[in-house]
Amino acid sequence: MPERGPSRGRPRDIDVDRRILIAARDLLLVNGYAALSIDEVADRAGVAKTTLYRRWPTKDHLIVAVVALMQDDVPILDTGDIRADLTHYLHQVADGLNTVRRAGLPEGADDRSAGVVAEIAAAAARHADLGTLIRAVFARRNAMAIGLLASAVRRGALRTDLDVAVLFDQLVGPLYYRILVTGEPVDHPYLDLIIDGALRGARPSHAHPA
Amino acid sequence: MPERGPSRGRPRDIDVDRRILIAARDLLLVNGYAALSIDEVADRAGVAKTTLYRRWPTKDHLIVAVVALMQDDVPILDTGDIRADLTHYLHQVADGLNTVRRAGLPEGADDRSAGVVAEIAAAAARHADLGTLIRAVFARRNAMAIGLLASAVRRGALRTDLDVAVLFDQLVGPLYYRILVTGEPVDHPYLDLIIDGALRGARPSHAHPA
DNA sequence: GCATTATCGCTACCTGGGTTGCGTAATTGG
DNA sequence: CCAATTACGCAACCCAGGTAGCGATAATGC
Repeated sequence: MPERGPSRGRPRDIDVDRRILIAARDLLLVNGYAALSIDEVADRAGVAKTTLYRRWPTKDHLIVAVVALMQDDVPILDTGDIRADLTHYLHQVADGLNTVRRAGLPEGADDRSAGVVAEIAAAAARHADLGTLIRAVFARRNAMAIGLLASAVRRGALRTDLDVAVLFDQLVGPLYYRILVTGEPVDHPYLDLIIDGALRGARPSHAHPA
Repeated sequence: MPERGPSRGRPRDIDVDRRILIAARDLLLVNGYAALSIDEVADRAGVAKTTLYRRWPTKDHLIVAVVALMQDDVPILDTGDIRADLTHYLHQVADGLNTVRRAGLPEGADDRSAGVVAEIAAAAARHADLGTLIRAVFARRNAMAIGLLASAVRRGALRTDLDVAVLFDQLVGPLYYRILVTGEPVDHPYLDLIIDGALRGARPSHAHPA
């Protein structure tokens, strides 16, 4: 999201932003990160390359903006059944990641590729501002999930001596580990196993397992 | 590791390999991934750029080779105390990652950077062969750690109905999640919390906590 | 109306990853 | 000793990310 200064001088054409982002998204989903060229995006959007660089200082910045727009808000439901709520949440997050992950892969290609997700992580490492931005995008989502855990603790569904932030890491960490490091699939059965593992020791000792 | 064909023709100068790898390592540790240029590596090693590309087809391949050489074997000790063994293992892994992670950062820079680790993950995503290679490098190490868990299950220190692979993911996943995604520090206190969380539900129900 | 400010398109350019072609040096098999 | 084979250095080149300068256009404030 480019910052807008005071409204002096010729205003930016908002349609230009739109066309660039759409062109970039389309090319990213079809070709993946490496094969997406800035010149092609500019061509397709019908703008000059310099116009594009006036808005986003690097290719990384543009791609991150595109991916951020693709991240819909994940609605959290707090039904009171912590296992069901966590399952719903993790399934949503994983589905979103898997979509980005497969970008640029031919239909039916094997699942052992981190696709765009790894490029985003690398971009965040290359540019401090992108790291901040990306973390901000996910912060709300994460805060809501952690709130879910905290609420479960308050009503006695989880042990009171839990560090909910650590518990959260143990829920989502394996997911990113598979996508970014091992390349193994992150499907619903796997997520269920992760939830099992995280919840197993998180129940109060006097609670019944279900 | 370049494959060697039949010993026909002029043999490769092994000293050339050495000099390239050393030059690349030095420049990587000082400048980080992005600021390391192939031309500079070639200059510093005293070889032509083409000689370098005869051995590693891309910059990614060269860097991965360098980092792979930096990964010493982590000796696993199976003392029978699963918590102590896991602690020892995770501390070793995290220390190794943190070294690579800080590559290219000025001394005393904040810890919120994935440094080279994210570039390696991205390289693995870009080139299928590098993905295979990197996973092979870590496979032995991982297999030993999973063996540690399996052995603890066998002697009754951990529940018999555990999926040790999933438990392993829950131990190392948060570590990579922090390094690659959130940028938060991975220090020993954090690792201890992770081990606490993973082990809490993994004990047999009749076992004493220590 | 007019100076100011900022956008936009265009062209030319720099840089670094990666390739090609060629002349030459070093080795093996015969 | 000689042919085949491979390694090496060198120079020229292509491509894509990114920059600089300039003329034209569209808005603001006075």
